[in-house]
Amino acid sequence: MTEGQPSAALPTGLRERKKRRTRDALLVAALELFTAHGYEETTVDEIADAVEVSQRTFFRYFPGKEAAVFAVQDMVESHFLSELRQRPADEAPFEAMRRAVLCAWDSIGQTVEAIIPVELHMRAYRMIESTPSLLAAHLRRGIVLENRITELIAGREGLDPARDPRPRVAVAAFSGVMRAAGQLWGQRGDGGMESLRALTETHLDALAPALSERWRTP
Amino acid sequence: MTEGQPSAALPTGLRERKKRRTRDALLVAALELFTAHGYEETTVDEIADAVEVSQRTFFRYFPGKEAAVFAVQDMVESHFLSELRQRPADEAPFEAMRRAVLCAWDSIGQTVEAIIPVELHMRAYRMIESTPSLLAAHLRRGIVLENRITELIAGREGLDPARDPRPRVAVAAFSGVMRAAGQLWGQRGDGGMESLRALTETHLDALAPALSERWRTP
DNA sequence: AGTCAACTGTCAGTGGCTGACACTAGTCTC
DNA sequence: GAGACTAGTGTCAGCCACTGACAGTTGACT
Repeated sequence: MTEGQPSAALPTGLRERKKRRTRDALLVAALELFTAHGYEETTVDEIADAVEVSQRTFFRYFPGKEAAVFAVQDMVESHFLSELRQRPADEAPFEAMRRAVLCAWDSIGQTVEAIIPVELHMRAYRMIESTPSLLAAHLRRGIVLENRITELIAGREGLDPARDPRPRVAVAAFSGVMRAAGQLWGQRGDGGMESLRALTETHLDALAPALSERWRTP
Repeated sequence: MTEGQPSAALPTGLRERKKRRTRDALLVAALELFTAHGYEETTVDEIADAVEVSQRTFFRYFPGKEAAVFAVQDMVESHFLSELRQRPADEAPFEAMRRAVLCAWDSIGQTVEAIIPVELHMRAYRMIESTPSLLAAHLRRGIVLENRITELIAGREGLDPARDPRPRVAVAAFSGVMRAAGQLWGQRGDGGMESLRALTETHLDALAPALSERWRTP
């Protein structure tokens, strides 16, 4: 069920350890090949060959080619969610979301590094943004996440998201802005985590003022 | 180039007319089959058979199975864009977008009906929202549209979207909220265009107040 | 009427993905 | 420690979306 995290708990037996190794190997090989030659250009056979397993085995670890790309993303997201759950109840919803992302980024580093180099993950993220089919999948995953956030926020505030549009609307706006920042970061080839963080803060800050007023003569 | 609109101008020769007929036939057959048996469950062969052409021909009219689903969406979007371009320059950006959607919906009806029954189009929209792979494609298309809107809005206001985050942010928020409304409309099985319209207005109105303030005791 | 070009069908092939079945290798029991 | 059990794997066969190449047909234009 918790298939998102590729190797969270310690392995018990030899069998488990072997499984974890193959999975991690497949994951790294896939990302390496994807980022080197392109996602569409890389075949599942090539990934399987690189790890010396059969193609069928790849599909036993990952439901599809796509899933390998988003395995790490899964970890980051669940990190964000738990961070959001821990936010003090008296914070305004938008502020809570804003702080949760930033805190999540502060604390995720090592966990990711245990499985793949962070630098590879960042290359992977840029690939997602620039590969149409992956971008599509990324966005759909975003929606699923949005829905979970909406539930969370509505719960915090004691509202029914089916009746009151505000949780949904706030989350949608938040996610939209986050995505815009991510896109921009991906387009500018430069920059590491710090620049992404700065960009995110700028964008989130710009939202409220941008909505109601006219912008002429900034 | 303007391949989005399936039969905009009048057909000149017999050849043109024939082409248009096959294309429209493929489009209707595809949507009919998709909405009846499900998108994933319908094969391209079945669509081609229904129109009595070869599978290869289908792929000559549509770059992929997906494209058939979004052919009508393409029309609606370009309608929205031209509506937005016509908005008076003194309207605030967010307001201009809001009015452009509503005006576009007022005037699109007949154009769509010329090709497929509106009712079929609405079934198709619900299918998109409830079919993961289509939702993904839908969202990616949304991004492309967002980028074009951003250009437009930035142009209106005489800003460079690469320097000033406000156009991007406002459009992202707008699109996010629009999508949330669409999703909700799709989930509630009921309702036609009017209920979608009402839902959209409610959601857009809720945005600005939802951001900065606390919501307890509404 | 005849040439040209557009449109279409057929065929063969690739790549993602799945079910079925047999085989190998940890694991657990006695 | 040997044998039974079963999770994990490889192999094979097949479906479906999609593509390139080639040949046949049918509007269009002189």
